[in-house]
Amino acid sequence: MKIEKRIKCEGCIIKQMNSFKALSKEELKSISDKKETRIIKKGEVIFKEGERLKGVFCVRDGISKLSKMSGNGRDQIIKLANKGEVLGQRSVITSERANLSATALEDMSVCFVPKAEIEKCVAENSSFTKALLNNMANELKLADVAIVNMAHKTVRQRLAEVLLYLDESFGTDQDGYLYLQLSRTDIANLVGTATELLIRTLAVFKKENSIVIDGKRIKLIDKKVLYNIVEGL
Amino acid sequence: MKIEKRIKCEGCIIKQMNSFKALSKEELKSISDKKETRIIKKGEVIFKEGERLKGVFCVRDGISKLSKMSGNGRDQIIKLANKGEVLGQRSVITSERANLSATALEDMSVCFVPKAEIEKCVAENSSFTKALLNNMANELKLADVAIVNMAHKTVRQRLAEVLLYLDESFGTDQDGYLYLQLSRTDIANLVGTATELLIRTLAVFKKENSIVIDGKRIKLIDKKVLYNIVEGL
DNA sequence: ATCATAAACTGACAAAAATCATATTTTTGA
DNA sequence: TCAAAAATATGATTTTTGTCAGTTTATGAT
Repeated sequence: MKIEKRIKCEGCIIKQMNSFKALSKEELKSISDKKETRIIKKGEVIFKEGERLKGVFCVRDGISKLSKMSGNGRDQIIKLANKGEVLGQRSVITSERANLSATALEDMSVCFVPKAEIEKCVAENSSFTKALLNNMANELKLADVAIVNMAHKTVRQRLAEVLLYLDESFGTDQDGYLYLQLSRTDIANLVGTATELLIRTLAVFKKENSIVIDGKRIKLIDKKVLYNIVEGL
Repeated sequence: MKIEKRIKCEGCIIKQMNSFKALSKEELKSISDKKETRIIKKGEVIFKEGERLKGVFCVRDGISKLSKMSGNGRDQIIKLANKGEVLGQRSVITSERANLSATALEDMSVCFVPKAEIEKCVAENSSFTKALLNNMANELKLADVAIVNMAHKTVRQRLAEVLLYLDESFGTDQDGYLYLQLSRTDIANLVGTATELLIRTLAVFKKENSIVIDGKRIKLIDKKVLYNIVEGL
């Protein structure tokens, strides 16, 4: 990771998108002094499951994946994090080892904020703590939904859901193709299935004319049909 | 639900087991004035997915299940809550509708604490908020593990894990049988599979001599083997 | 005790998913 | 530009899981 040092937290727009918006000018200044801005190249690992994190990573730009190894040697992507999200919050707050690995899916620009700064803010600023709490509560809700989906939806349903999610969260390019171009393996790890089955299911969607495939690029043609697939219709 | 009114929060031992331990004597007194102690019979629903909760339920005694319906009409048990746990925290904090349903698996004694009391404590007592945050962070970690397990472990692996979890969390009776006697359907909903497959898999474990079955009563005979099954060996 | 009902179980089969082997295409970098 | 490597794709097969239909067993109310 390359290290830069330029932007000040006080004027950073990214903070509007996360718990940092609850911080005072003084707190932001203090963080700004201690933080390091880093450039992370596509494919680079930001932190690994089991590591002790020395701070959190506030994402200024670029999409990353948060994943966890299963005992069976498969990698499950738990969530995709867009700019604005803060990586490593949970582990830093609880002082536990990281539960997930974070990997850049694009070139990223992140600010590393040392653990001590976060702890100071938690200790002194209760609206920051409340913001963290709300954030965590929301993640928990999503996680519960994911458990149910994994347990009871078919790969076909989950893939339709993932495609709609990618469209919803990261949008499309000028030609209407999904902006985020994942590898087949990454999509499989997001859906929670084997790569082969994922490829076949994508091919089925293509044959059914609900999507168009052009190499890594995927375009959703008939979202209504995809929604119906999610519902099991 | 029958309503009682007796025990004072200040002297209640249950609070040692949850976030309420961070509260001051005055806060506990205030809660004590507003709370209602209720007896909930086995099988009764405490709250349903989608409801707006008017407060949280502090469990004085009895085990409950927290479950969520999948689109396919199956009920997934997300967690089992023992005494000491507080039900409905997430929904009350975020003022969202309940994400899960809570049902008594045994006769229960719970204290209902109105939302306003919780909000007051969150607003005024930052160590309470921090305790909630830690609690939520822990739940999130467990949820992430559950996602991976659902996605990549077989029913055989997950059942072994559930049995060991029931042993670990709720213990056994004098004869060494699991204390918590769930219906086959509840075990299936915990594992995330169909009842028939669950019954068959239990029968396989029995045949392999890792468990003994006597009606609803289940005894773990060879935990080592069960651990190996979890690991896929 | 008896009946009605629900829960537990079994067998046969169908569907979904994983696995293994191999072919083809795309990407990469020397 | 070309060869090697990686990613994508396909076929054949096995394993796992789900479903349906029906039987047996337990349970509770009268």
